[in-house]
Amino acid sequence: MSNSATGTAGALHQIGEVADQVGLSLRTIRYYEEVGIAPPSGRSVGGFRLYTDDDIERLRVVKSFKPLKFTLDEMRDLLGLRDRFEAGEVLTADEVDRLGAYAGTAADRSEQLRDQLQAVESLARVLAGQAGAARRGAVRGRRS
Amino acid sequence: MSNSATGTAGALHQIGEVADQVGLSLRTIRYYEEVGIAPPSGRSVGGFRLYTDDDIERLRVVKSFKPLKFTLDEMRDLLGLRDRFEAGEVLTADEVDRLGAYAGTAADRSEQLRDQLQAVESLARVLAGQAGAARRGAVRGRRS
DNA sequence: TTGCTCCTCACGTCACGTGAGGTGGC
DNA sequence: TTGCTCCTCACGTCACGTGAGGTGGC
Repeated sequence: MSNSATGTAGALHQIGEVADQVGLSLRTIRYYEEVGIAPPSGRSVGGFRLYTDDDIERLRVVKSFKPLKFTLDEMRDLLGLRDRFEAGEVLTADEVDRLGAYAGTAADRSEQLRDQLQAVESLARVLAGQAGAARRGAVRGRRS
Repeated sequence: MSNSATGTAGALHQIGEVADQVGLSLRTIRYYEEVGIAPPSGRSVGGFRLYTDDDIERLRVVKSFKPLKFTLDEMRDLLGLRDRFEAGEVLTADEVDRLGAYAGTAADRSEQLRDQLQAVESLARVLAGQAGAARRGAVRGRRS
């Protein structure tokens, strides 16, 4: 065990390792702390951010929600509600409504994005075909 | 025919109608003209932007590429190359390479996005379930 | 001690949003 | 003439990018 001081909390990770694992920039991860969306659980004596595996999972969730175009304010609200629900707290009627609204919006935008993705994939295929044809055209152009 | 002056060019559309059809804001459509990515084919005497059906299709393409996170500079380059290819021009080797690179990047990011979409859809289902459970919890909370 | 990693400002950028004040066209 | 749509500035915003200058830790 490399982190005996943390007891059963598991390994702690520096920001660079986290960035590699999750696929976000250092700046983005720091920014997510700044806006209170995904802060590290701790800091080293020297001030280095230290992320637990749960912190990393949270960053993954934020990243995976990005294509759905929630603002970071909405993400913070949403993740806060989810945290409180998972901690066993009883939410107010308004909070439950917000959580339901986020879930509905997420489902809607997922569906829209799925359609858009189909369109762009077909466009990408056309583009690849054109690139191939252009290459052959360029070769013919140089030969003639 | 409502636009006899345009001959066989088909109907011309004002920006508001275009925005409704494509699902982009007026500001975004104007901005796409500003950066030279999708200008209107014409203007009315009074200065109103007038879009052809082809202009509208171009805006649709730009919109559909947005999830793939190309910059607008890249989009302008890409659409310019595609235009010139479709006009029958022979591209230089460098231009052909760029077109191929865009096609490759589009395919890669499509695949990544498809994976991300799967993840977020499953997350959205979990969220919907939690929202339902939270609602029942809230009701129980008020009853007790 | 050297090197790599991390730190905090702080200004810059991209892709728009949002009025303000004014005009076009059925 | 009224109302709705459009116009051009121009400043604001969101989510970061990009150095500058300095320190931590194996």
